[in-house]
Amino acid sequence: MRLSSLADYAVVLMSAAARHCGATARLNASVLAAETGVPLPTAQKLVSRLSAAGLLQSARGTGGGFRLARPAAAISLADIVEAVEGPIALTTCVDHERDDCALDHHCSVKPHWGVVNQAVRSALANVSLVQLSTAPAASAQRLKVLA
Amino acid sequence: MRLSSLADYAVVLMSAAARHCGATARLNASVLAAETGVPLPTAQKLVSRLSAAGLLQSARGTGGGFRLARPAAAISLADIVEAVEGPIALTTCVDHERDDCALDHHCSVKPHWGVVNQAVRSALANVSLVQLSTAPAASAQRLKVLA
DNA sequence: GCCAATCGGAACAGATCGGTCCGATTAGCA
DNA sequence: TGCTAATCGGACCGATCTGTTCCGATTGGC
Repeated sequence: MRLSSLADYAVVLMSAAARHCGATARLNASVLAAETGVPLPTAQKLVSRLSAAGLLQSARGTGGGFRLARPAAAISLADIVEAVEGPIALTTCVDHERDDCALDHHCSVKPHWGVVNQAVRSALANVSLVQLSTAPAASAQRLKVLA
Repeated sequence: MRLSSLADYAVVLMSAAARHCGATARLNASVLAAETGVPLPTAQKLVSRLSAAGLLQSARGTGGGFRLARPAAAISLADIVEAVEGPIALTTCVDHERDDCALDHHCSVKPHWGVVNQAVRSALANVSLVQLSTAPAASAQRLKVLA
């Protein structure tokens, strides 16, 4: 129940990229690393993975760099996490529907995981990059929770 | 964003224990392992951890075993997950408030993690053991989500 | 046509997770 | 009352995965 460090870093990097998105100039990995404090090699790996997932547009060669592929409002926490960690699935039986679960015949709790998984994913999908640059209260309101 | 296998197994074990809770007799680790399909040594490790967390009451010696420490309705998914994996914290900066985060001065996304983390935790806290033994629709209703 | 800067992927150490085993403790029984 | 047997509890070890680092491939500018 813990996000990987890479996913955490990716969110920070994307947030920094979103802040600089006003400038149409591209950002390279070095700038993002220096600004966020993420180690440069790690930042390189992350931006590569983020561009492979379609969240960033990359341009090679001198003067190249990265740019948000979509408006910040159209990029959610869930997108970033899935780009780095793969599909959000609390248990293995959620994504692969195949019954590779070593447990007995019909696991009684299996049907419930889909619901819980969806709830968790929604919690992340409802936070966009723009919210990460605004006051926390805004997202708090949207995420008012299932009490 | 994936639950550890141990946490997954723990949920299955607790669910099985809840089903047998009608019988006041105690359950030992062997019975639970045989019924759920979880490897016995792993089941032993898990029930130990669950009793240490106060979710199970253990009795040693011949004829000993385990029993739910609380009514099934008072035990949630979050309780089980936290018993096995420790506190639910998507990022390290959520539980330890100390700023051991290696990133720069003030991380702009940090204030938001608390909100998201709370939402995720609530998604798990709102599913009790009794719901895991009933139809999935019941929990689906309660978890109707933040669309 | 050459150079320099950048992205992309491949290889290595480290840590955590998962599995296994053996010792400590206690109730039942002779 | 002492022994036996069954069970819990904690310690050890291997394996997988994460996180980091490095070097080669590609591309635009001069």
